[in-house]
Amino acid sequence: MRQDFDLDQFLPYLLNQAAELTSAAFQESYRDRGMTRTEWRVLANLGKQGSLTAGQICRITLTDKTKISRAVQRLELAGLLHRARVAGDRRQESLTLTDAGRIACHQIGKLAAGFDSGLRDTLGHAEAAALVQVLRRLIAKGQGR
Amino acid sequence: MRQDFDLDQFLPYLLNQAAELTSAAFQESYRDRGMTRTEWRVLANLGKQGSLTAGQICRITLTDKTKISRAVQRLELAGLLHRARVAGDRRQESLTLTDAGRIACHQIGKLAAGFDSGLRDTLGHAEAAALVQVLRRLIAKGQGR
DNA sequence: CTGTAACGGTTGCGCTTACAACTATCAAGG
DNA sequence: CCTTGATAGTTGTAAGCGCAACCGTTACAG
Repeated sequence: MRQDFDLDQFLPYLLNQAAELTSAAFQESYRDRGMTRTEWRVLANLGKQGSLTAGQICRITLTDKTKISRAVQRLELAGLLHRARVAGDRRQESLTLTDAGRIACHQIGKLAAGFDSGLRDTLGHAEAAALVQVLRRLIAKGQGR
Repeated sequence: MRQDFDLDQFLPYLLNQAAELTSAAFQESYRDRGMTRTEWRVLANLGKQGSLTAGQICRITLTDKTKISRAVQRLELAGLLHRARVAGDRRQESLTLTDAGRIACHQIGKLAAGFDSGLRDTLGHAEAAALVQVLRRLIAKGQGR
């Protein structure tokens, strides 16, 4: 049956498969901690930035605020981060990793670095760098919604 | 705080964002039909191949079989596909689109073609083609699990 | 001030999902 | 035949998710 478009060339479809496969493979690195992908992303962003509000994490990760809200709840319950009211605006709260959170972030971060360099090896370093550029442009383009 | 790896360079993370953004944007094209992404993928693959078993769709789309099973149930209920027992093996069932299914697939396929060519325009055609190649290699590499 | 709109974050609810256990069927060896 | 093990697909259940509605707070126009 002829089609107007070829599914095997459809970018959202290919992106999804690549993302799903790589994320699922890397998830092996933290699933034994009972951690969700969203929780890992929150952890990683806090590890990188030091401290952020929930809203900032939403904007950075392009994730719905309820998803972040619940991930933060679980991380707090697990003792990996703590909240502090922001002076001057009682609506926001500043999120920071606890010592345990920093340790977890560091450990998973090392695994991530290894995983990523494995991917780059299979792709070739130049192509991996090009891929990063293209993905960034795609993301920047899609931001405006 | 220093990190062993840079989240902004982490491929699974970038792939996820790009995939999420593009898929979410395209989902506008079929969400008013009450269709999920998985259902659309089943529909598109059947539209392309004519007829497939559930297991084949699992392998092609790299999706869990329970997810496919339920998507097929919903599509059948919506009258977009029908099942037929395969002669010679009573375990399998062959899935085929109904007329309504083919029409839906055709309509969404046209939207998909438009959406995809929009993406390729913003990326540049050469880079889009290169992206497809890299994603294919990433997917092929990840298959073996 | 006061009303109104916007913002940050949480909660309720129905639906989807993942994971494991299950049924039914087939294939191969003894 | 009969057993053992693989395969195709479904189902039970607990958990995560998206969406809309919500509360408390802030900004600002009149």
